[in-house]
Amino acid sequence: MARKQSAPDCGLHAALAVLGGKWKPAILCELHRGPARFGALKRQVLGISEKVLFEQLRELESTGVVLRTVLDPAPPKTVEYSLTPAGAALTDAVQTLVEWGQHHVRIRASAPQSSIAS
Amino acid sequence: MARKQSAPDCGLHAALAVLGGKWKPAILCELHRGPARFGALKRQVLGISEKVLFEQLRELESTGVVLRTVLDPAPPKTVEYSLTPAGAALTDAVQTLVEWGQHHVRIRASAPQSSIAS
DNA sequence: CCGTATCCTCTACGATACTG
DNA sequence: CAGTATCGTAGAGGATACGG
Repeated sequence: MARKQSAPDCGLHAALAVLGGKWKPAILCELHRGPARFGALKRQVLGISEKVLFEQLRELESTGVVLRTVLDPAPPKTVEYSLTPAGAALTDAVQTLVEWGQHHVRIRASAPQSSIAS
Repeated sequence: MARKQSAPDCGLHAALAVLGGKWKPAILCELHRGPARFGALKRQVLGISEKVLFEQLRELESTGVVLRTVLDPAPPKTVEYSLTPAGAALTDAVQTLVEWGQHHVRIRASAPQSSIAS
């Protein structure tokens, strides 16, 4: 995604360009708990493929929310990914949305106002 | 979007399922300014096609953030779309993200830390 | 004016295998 | 372990035309 939008409504556009996509939320969520290596992320995020994990990581890196650090350049090199201050601020800003989501789910679960699911 | 995710990290999943997609943010942004008719939205959101606008509107309606009201059932019928209380709460919750986005953009504009856009 | 149907494109995402 | 390359797929989104 991160396609070009006709009218950049606001900063929302920028924010969604960063945490948009199928896996970025999960990745950010993991990194929010602390730094992690590539393999660790791959294991924690589950269903994700190496290729996609990498792409997402590079995008997150290029948007300045994730930091890539090479711990050991030796053949079986180890690299660590962590949140930048901006990334931390983002995951923090997202909390409001998280709460809305949780609340929203509960409301709809108890009071179905229209035909939603079968 | 609204695809199935391996691990519903949190309420974020729910929130993104609602404002995910290419146009929903823009649509929600417009409705945030007040109720609008189909044609009005079509005009304001610009690049969007009727089909997509409709799909998005229906999804927003089914997730309970947008309300559809038929004002005049007569042949050239008029319909109005507006935010439900939940929708208003959402656009409000999103403000934090908007601010982050705006701030983030300014930071990166003044201090490019890596190669981002061309 | 509002809504629906059809068809087509584009790209994010997926599976896998290989190199340093 | 980390990163790259290749090939394939599904589905969101786009253009357009018709119907109530």
